[in-house]
Amino acid sequence: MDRGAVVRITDVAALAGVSPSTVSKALNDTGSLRESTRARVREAADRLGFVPDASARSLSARRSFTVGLLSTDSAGRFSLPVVLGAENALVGGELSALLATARHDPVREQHHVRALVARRVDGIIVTGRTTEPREPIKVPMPVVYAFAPSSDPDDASVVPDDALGMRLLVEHLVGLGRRRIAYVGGRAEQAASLVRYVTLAAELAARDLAVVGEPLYGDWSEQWGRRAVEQILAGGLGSGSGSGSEKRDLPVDAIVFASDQLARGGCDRLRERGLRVPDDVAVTGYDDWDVMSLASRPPLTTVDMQLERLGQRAAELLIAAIEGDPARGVERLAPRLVVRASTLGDG
Amino acid sequence: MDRGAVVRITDVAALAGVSPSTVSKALNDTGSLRESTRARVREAADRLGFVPDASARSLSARRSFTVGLLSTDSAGRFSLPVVLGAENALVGGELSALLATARHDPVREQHHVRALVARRVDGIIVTGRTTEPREPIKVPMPVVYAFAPSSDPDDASVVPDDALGMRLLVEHLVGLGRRRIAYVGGRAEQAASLVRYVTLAAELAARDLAVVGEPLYGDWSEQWGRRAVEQILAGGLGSGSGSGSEKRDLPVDAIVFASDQLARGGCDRLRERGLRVPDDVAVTGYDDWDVMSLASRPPLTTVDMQLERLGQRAAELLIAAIEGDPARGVERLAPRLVVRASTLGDG
DNA sequence: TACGATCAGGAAATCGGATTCCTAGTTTCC
DNA sequence: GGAAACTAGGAATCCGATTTCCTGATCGTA
Repeated sequence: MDRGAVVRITDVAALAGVSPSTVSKALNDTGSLRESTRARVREAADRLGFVPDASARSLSARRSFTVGLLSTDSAGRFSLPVVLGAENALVGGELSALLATARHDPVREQHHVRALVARRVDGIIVTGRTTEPREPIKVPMPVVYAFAPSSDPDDASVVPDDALGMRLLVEHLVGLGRRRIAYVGGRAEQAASLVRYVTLAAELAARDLAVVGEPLYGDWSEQWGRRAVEQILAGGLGSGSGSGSEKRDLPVDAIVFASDQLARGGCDRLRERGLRVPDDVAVTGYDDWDVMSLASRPPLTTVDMQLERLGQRAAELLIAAIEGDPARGVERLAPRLVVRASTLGDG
Repeated sequence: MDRGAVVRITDVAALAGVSPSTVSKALNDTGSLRESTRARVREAADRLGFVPDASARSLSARRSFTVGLLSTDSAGRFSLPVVLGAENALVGGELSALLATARHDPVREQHHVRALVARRVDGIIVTGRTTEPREPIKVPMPVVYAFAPSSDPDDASVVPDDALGMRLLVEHLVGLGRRRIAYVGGRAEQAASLVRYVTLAAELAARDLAVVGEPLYGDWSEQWGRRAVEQILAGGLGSGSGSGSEKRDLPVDAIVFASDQLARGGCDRLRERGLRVPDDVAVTGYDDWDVMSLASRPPLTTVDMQLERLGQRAAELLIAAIEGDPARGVERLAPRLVVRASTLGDG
């Protein structure tokens, strides 16, 4: 392209017949200039298509007007919406976003951190793949952790309020008259699996109910969702599966899955066993990942963690910190209950 | 954090007992210095944790060592891997990636383009949501279009080779002895739907075969995949669906779906109709989107467009262009056939 | 009329490195 | 032994915009 065509402030100054400093003042609405002069400069500027050089600007401003988005993950299903939400909010603050994905590699992460420091980013948003707390990074600028909180409670973190999400589900299910509720989690050691179970148990206990059977843990796949359903059904019937009268003996009237993927698998298997969702068994998912929650038959009642908003919130906190008003501690963002046919029938 | 702690080159110079210019030379391996001096400077530098200010560096280098990743899309399923692949390749070239998502809004896109120009990015990679050609952007630096090519054939674009992908599928299916092949596309007006059909038809014709029936177009949902299967089965049987002997009269022995989502829906419906995949009907998808292709029952034979590699390739072309060796025209990246149980049984 | 106050706009310093140009020392070679 | 050829490293300039400081002109008021 027309490489040499970069317009400098002196070019504008020449065209407008003023000095470079006047151009700067005119375009930034500073200093004291006659309005006619400002107008003349502005016209010259956009006649030439002048766009001030950000490097020069940040050199003297001692600010880069850039923030780093450091993703432990390769920006997967969870961190991606967070990153997008953040990027979106940053644009409003006239900030640009430097993308840095570490792909779980500490060496790469370190490299990225150095690069961000070299660029003198005004701040950094760190996201992770899971809600497990992570080691904080050490940098000379404000940092906000999103989705995966910092293990240092003094750092600023924004995480989805999983407990509240589960509370909403319990209220919903119990409100529908469901009483015998089983739980299917993902990987046993992950916070998402555990927190959701613990909250479920506590909320049921508060209503003089209890989780049916032990919590079932496996992985986060649809296949495990299917198998878990079999275990639950088997639990109520002994091993033989006499068809037909199954419904009479159902050990549960609702199953809470820790993710939409699990729930979708669960719905499939329930249907294949001749059971109706939600008439015989209500099902709930978690995440509101549309590819799963909407494609499921029936579509899933689930919890939307509002990850985009979470990223946006992280950006807001970061901007505040950059402007000298840093936050401390973990902020929990309220999720949204999404009711669909897997609990409400065709309603 | 320790805001004031930013180390400048003069600090290093002072500690090492040399001048700033000597520090610069020592750290960049330029100029002529005694090795002992270089060592002394290096030590001082990392004792202080000196990281040169990128703004200052790019101001004098007249290069930002930054490239823009402009995504028309909100970095969705297709553009995301491209973006990640690109970011990954850029890191190798010591370049940072500025993320800019336009979300289909021309105003936002224009805003982002201005911001990228202001930052004097060394180049821009533009990605889109579909493979539809798009309007080029006008900027004074090299641009490479990835996934969605530029409508100007003189621009550099990298796109997946859909025709080759379909050719691989046809070879595979025909090699397995399948002869009566139907096609199910997504949205009728999209290049992905059309190119795949046209290539399928041509490849079959080259083997004295023809696509069974008309190509079926709908949307990209699983639901449409299921419905399409019904249309295909109905086509061979009249309207009444006498169960049991269905297999005798099957109008097809394979269905090529234009996406994994469609194919997964298709598999579900085939199974629900009592047909076995692939014994009765082989099924192929497209995209190798693991959430679909692996979760499908059976797992899908499909085509991996290698979008990460595509992004990587775009980055390579961009880097070459930045270094003065620009490419022209559309480069098609070979996809990879992924064979799974939906055509090969348990093999 | 004169003097201080206000105002418009220019000159120069600054941001932090990179790079070009010099200048003392040190070698080399005749 | 002296001139030419290197060497090591410092001083100064530059990148492009912002910002401070300053000057000349205009205005207001006694």
